[in-house]
Amino acid sequence: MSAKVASPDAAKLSRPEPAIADRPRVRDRILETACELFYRHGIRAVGVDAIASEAGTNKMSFYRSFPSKDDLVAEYLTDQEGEYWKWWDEVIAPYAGDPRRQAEALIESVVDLARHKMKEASGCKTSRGCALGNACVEIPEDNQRLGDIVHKYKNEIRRRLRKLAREMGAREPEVLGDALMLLIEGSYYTRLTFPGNTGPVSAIPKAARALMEAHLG
Amino acid sequence: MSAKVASPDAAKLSRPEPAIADRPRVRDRILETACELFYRHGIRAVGVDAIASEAGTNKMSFYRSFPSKDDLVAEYLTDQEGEYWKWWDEVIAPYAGDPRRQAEALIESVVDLARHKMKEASGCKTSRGCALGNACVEIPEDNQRLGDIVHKYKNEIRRRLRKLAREMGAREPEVLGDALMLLIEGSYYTRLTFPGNTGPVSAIPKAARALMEAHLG
DNA sequence: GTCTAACGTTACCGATCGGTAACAGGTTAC
DNA sequence: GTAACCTGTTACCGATCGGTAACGTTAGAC
Repeated sequence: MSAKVASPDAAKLSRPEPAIADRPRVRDRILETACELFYRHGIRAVGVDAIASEAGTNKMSFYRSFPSKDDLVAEYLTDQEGEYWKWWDEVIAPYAGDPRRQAEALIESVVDLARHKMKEASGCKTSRGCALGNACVEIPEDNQRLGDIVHKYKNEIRRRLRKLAREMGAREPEVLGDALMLLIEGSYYTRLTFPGNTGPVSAIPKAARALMEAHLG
Repeated sequence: MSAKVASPDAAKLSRPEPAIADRPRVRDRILETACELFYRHGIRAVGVDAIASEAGTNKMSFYRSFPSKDDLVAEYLTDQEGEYWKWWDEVIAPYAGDPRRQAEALIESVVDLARHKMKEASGCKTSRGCALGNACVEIPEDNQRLGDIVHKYKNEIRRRLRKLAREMGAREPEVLGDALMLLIEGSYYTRLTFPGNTGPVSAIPKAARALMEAHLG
């Protein structure tokens, strides 16, 4: 997103390393508020100055924790990806061994999240869909570092959905998996335009069920 | 996207108005290159200076044609919307009276456009999906003017697809229309991440067919 | 010929962008 | 104590952002 800067080699050998449990709080506060602001307003719309002051610190302390804004963005993306897989695994877990119910649970949770449930602490009113996908709109095409993060992430979603389709015995697992992915991604995308569940999101459960039955018959 | 500026009331009463056929070319050039740059790199990533010089003119001439960047963005969005409906109607036309084939034609054209066919003149290598949808990521939430353009547009897509579903005699037209919309929007969204047709886009035709058959029986 | 509208050019404005230098206070480990 | 580290603060850098003032040139309309 900007000019490269030589990283100041923060991990000097003289690092004491014992105080690793209760790490400094500034860096965490910055990352947390950055996640909120980036998600809600977009990456390019939020400057490092705004992030720092919103986190209760200043720009200088910001650059002591992050070599550049791009590094913060990279951490934002991987952070959001981690949250996503955590959500995924938690939704999947209760139906281990039943891939079809797992897929249904995922889709039901998607519409639930669209309706109202947002992150616990943050006062985020409306969901804005996929953080990684939205970031892809703003990431310049020559920034392979950030682009690869999103690409790997979306590829993993695709892989998991195809695997789920294969496990439930679909006739064409790749097609069914990709179709489910399109429904989910479409729901993320349209959430930018239609607040809450006023959009086509609510059609997902029936659509997904119809697709599964067609592929299982 | 920026501070509001009083419009200089360009349409003075003394406008001669005869030379309306061969309108000035500067404004058109600016709008055309703006469409390309906005679509390819995002709205926030492209400054008016870059647009003007890429269009073979300069910033001052730009502000003689557009009161502000926001006005240019608004025109960009409505322009892209117009292109979309033009494409839509052209794809629909050959199958008038056969709503199901119309829907199939739309979906086939969607994957065709993802594969290779891009705009005629512009050397745009890869499609980046929906211009209006992508813009929604970058539009600040308090900008009702731009937000409404996208909202109306997406609402019209939804209305047309639901209408198509109703015309083909679907049991639940709203559900089928919304499901088709999710597939299409999902294909637009994932096109940001997967170049060409390497993504789940190619699963659309089979998925759409399965959904239609399920809703028609 | 002259008037006018469209366009190019240069220079500038305040604001903000990402990023840095230098200094001061406070905590903690040893 | 003291040394190392974390943090806050102020001021600054060059670049770019959206937007404007003022002046010149060109070409067509009458």
